[in-house]
Amino acid sequence: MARARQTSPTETDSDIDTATAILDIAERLVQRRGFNGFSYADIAAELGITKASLHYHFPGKAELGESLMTRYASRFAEALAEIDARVVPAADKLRAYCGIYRAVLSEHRMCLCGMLAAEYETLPDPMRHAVVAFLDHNQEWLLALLEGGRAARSLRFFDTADQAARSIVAALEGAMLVSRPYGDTAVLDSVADHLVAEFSVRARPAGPSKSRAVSSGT
Amino acid sequence: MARARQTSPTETDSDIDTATAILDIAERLVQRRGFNGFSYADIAAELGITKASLHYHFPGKAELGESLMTRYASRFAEALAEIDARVVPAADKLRAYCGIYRAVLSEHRMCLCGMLAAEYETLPDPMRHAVVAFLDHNQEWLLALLEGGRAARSLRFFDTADQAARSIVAALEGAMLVSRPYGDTAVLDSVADHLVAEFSVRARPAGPSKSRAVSSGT
DNA sequence: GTCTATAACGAGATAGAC
DNA sequence: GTCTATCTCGTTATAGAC
Repeated sequence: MARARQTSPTETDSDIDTATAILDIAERLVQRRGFNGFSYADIAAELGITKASLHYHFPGKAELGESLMTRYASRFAEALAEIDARVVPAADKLRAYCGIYRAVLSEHRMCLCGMLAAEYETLPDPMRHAVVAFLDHNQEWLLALLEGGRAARSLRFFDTADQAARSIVAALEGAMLVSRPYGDTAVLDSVADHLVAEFSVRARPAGPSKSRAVSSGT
Repeated sequence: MARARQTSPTETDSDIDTATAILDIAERLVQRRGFNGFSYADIAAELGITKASLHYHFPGKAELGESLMTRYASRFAEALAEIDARVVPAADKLRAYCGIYRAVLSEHRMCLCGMLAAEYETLPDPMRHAVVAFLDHNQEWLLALLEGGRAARSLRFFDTADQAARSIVAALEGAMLVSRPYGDTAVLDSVADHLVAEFSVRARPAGPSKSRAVSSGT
């Protein structure tokens, strides 16, 4: 979900490594249309090369899909590490975590992993494993966040930390899923506010909150 | 999501109207593999007729998809009406609502509407409208439930009732989405327990709950 | 209502020239 | 690395016989 562009000092934005350009286009197509909703022809047309050339960089669609998940997971891991490095209060980390999802949705994209979770039964095995690994990694990061926040008395929750972590991932993935048909981020914003308020020790408003839209935090 | 089989007294279970049999098979295929993840050939093979015959009942895949959503929405509306007719306490209604989702997931199916929400950008217009209508209808039913529950002091929440209703739909859809790669209902069960506890006025456990698995309620 | 046959197209993929 | 050309297969859809 990380949005940072990897451009080395010696290359301009219009002269990116072809494999990277393919991944960028394919990633957006999968997040918007699903793995079964795009073709090599779509990528080729957008990149201005032929379908045959794509096979030089990625032998088949399955390998392309694997590469997509691998890169996505490592970017996501970087984003989480950055939150750990830059943000101190646990509630703010949770808010920043929600901000990652919001940044993706604001580009009219579903979470790559969430999209592939929907299509799970049709995926080649290596992609399936990558989906589960991604979910596990997120839940582990949230687990550590929740346990740390509880120890510091800045977060609270009534389930086990493990259940709470899974609920947060589920709530955010579902919020993205349900938001997209409406074409805005209203549902996700609402859910993010809700999550932060629910898990924060202090911030329990007496009435409905007027402030909306969690900031990106990254 | 309603599971009730519509079998008239004069026909046996193995002599169903062909159009209905097609819808039954297509529904399961979409819920498991997505609208872009199955073909007329899959239905024909399972039903034992040819692809050409399918076009007699449903001119094209788009029309089949419309019929699927129409039937699904009316079944779901029936299930909600049944909850209203049979269940009195608001917290129990919420639990029964979660039970509908669980019944679907236990058949290794995604919510039809949730699956189509993921594939939203690739859908023909009539199907898109049906997806939004389904979500709206669910949120309206939950809205009435939440406002009634608050008035009766059996439910509580800190957002607006509208935000809370959208959050519940998002949480359950997301829980189904995230559960499927793991092949069990653990995440959904956890989220359902969490939702009922969160919105119930009294049931705030001091520690993590040991009871799991919301009952179907229908 | 269901069939055979086939059209028309798009998908993923390969061979081999440049 | 990228191209042209081609292949094979799957998909949606139609025509017309039974």
